[in-house]
Amino acid sequence: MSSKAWKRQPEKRPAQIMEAAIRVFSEKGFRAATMDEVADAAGITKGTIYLYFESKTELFVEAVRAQLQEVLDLLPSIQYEPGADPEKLTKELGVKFLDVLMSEKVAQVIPLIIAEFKNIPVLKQIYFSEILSKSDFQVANLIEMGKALGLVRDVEPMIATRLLLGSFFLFALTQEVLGAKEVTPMNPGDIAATIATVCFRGLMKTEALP
Amino acid sequence: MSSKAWKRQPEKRPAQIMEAAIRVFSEKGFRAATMDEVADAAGITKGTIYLYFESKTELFVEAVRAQLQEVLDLLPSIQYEPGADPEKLTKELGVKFLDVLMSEKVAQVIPLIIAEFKNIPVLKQIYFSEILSKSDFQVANLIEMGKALGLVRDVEPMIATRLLLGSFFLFALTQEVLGAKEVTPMNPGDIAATIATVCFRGLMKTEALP
Amino acid sequence: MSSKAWKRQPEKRPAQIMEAAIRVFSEKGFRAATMDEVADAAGITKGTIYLYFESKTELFVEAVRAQLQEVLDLLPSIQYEPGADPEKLTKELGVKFLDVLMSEKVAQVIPLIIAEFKNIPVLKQIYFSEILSKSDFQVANLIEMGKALGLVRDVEPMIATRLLLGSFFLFALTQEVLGAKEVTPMNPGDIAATIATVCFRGLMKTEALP
Amino acid sequence: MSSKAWKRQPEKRPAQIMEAAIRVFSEKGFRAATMDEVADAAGITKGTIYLYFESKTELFVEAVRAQLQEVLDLLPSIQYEPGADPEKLTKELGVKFLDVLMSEKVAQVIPLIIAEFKNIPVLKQIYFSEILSKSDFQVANLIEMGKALGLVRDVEPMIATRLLLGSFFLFALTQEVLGAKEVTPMNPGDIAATIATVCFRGLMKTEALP
DNA sequence: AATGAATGAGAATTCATTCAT
DNA sequence: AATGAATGAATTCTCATTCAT
Repeated sequence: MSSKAWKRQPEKRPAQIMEAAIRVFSEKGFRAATMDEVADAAGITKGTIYLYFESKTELFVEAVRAQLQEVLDLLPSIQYEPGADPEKLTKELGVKFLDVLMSEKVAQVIPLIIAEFKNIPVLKQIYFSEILSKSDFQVANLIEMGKALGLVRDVEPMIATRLLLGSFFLFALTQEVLGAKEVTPMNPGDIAATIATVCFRGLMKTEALP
Repeated sequence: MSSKAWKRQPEKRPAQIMEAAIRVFSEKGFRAATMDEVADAAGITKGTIYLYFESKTELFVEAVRAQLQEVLDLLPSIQYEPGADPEKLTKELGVKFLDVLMSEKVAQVIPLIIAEFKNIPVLKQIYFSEILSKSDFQVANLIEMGKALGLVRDVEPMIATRLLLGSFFLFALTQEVLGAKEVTPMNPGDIAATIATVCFRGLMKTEALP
Repeated sequence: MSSKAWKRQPEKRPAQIMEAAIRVFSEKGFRAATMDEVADAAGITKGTIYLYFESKTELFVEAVRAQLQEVLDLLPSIQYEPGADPEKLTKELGVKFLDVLMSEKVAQVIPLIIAEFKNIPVLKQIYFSEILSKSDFQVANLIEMGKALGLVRDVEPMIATRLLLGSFFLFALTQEVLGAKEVTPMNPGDIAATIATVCFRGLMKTEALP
Repeated sequence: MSSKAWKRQPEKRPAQIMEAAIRVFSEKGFRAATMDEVADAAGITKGTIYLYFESKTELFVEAVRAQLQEVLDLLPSIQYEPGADPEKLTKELGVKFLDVLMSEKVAQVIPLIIAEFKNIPVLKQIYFSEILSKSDFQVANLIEMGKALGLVRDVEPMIATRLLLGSFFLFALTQEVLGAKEVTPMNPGDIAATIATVCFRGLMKTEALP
């Protein structure tokens, strides 16, 4: 993939095309969108796209990968400074998470990935390597530790992790992608607070909390 | 060859076609799947499909609607018998929920809906009327009541509801649709237990529990 | 053709079907019309048509032939009773001709014949045998005679005939088929009178008339 | 094979395609002709046609319109130079008219127009605006004037006009389109002469002529 | 005789991809 | 590097015809 990096350097064309691609693909869906539409959106012509991307599918994968990377880069790193109030920390972290996850960039890319998951195998790799492993395992470790210290209830760490992290994703999907926000509008701050309260209190042993 | 081997089956045809359609659509995606493939899968010819469905899109919508209905019909109704242990009840209910949600039928239909959500407006209606309104509002009421009785923490009922119900959906999506079960296999019983524990303890006030 | 006469006797189905066919074909055109539409118009089902007609084309030809025959049967025979005023006779005959030619039956069948003339060779035979030879040659003879008697100007008989007879057809085509009557409405009586005047005076030597 | 033998010819393509279209449509009929056949006839591929025409129907209409325009441009303008012998003038004009009307271009386009008259509404507009109004009304005016001057018999001007102009069309239709020329061959010069004689003498008052 | 379910060969149209300019 | 004309394979939908009932 990065073997073509030089090819794409000459200008900022690739980025320009990938942005347009995400916009168009997300609007129409990968299959329904045409290369002409992408070219139009990028302000160039169809042929030019093929100077930078081998095929529609490659363009799709690269565009998704780039967009995803942008999002992941924005996510706050999970760190605990000793001495801080863990519940307060959790809430603050939650808000930051949600801010990123409930953005348009995420709403654009999620359905694209889900839709083409079976047809474009690379997406699976991306999901596994970029999303699953970069977050789930870290958090699972934390919970494991908490359990060992007697602070956390007896739960399956991976499951609790998925529940915790996935909750943010869940609201991004329902509210933004599926448009539930039109029927049941929700304040991101409230969402974060609720997730934090429920998951935090749900995970921590009662005695361990003030 | 088998050109004259057909039988008249006007009664069964629509169901037969819709089943094949879901299978093929879910395998290839709505756009990528061809009517020929659907016909093959149904053991009939292309033309026959058009005797029962006006267009590929109509077939898609009807097939999705039917499949969704089947799933919804399987979901256990949420009832509490007075006197029962609420935590135990929650767990049992959770297992039943997960059994249905982590089934192939759901894994098939979810990506289809998400993928075509923007292109086929009816899907939005289906989501709103069949899914959102049939579950979320009921549970939100319960939580509201619990809050009024001082049993439930101070959370936003709609958000807590989404978190509670959506959690099941979340695992269905990640494990079954996105295939995370290959990397992080999870036992449905454990998932249900974890959700129940975390959400139950996370929602209920500590003093209210034994 | 009449070899199938027995087949069609059992009922009046063939006539019923042919009438419907002309209606539908004339409305939509031969190619654009479907057998389903014809069947609907006839109040029966598609399959039944094939009990009486081998194919769509055969139905078309037979229906056209029948309709044409009906029209031709209505045309007045051209006869002169000795002693009658020839100009008056011409006008009377002209009106009768026009009444038939400017009817719906003719307006229906003309475009059908013209449209499919090249694709369905039998139509050429029908035109030659049913239309050309049954009228043109008779009238041409008359004119030839008139010329020999010194009553008629020096014109080519076949051409004059075509001009005379064709004039009626011309108005049928332009007014009824092409819809010119909406822009330039014309009274059939006036048309007949004009044709009669012009052609009569144009053909007859001046000295021969009062 | 010749897959890579194409040349860019954006300027000539539309005309090239329309010519091929008229040829194929006229040979097979609009509905029966396929876009593949048109493409073949034009020496290009199907897809290319759609770069220049939105649909088969649009191609048809434009091709007919162009062909019709070509024909109309060839028709001599009707002018009388004072002092000229009107009967001689009429005949000369008639020959020129017939030369154009009895050409292949006309024979090709007439059945197409008539056949699709009901299905393609634009054809009606073309007929009314390009044919009816561009000729009939002018000539009708002349006749009206002649009547006022006492030179022309008492006829309905619009009808006489249609008769006069339509006669040429009539022969074009019967001889060329319907192929009557195979049975009753006619010399265009004779046709023109006959029409001229009959219509001229038939319209003009006897006393007004030498 | 009549039905209408089923067939399957097409046809119009679209669009990713190529390549001469 | 960029263009956009040209390609042609693929796809949806149609409909004349057949034939089990």
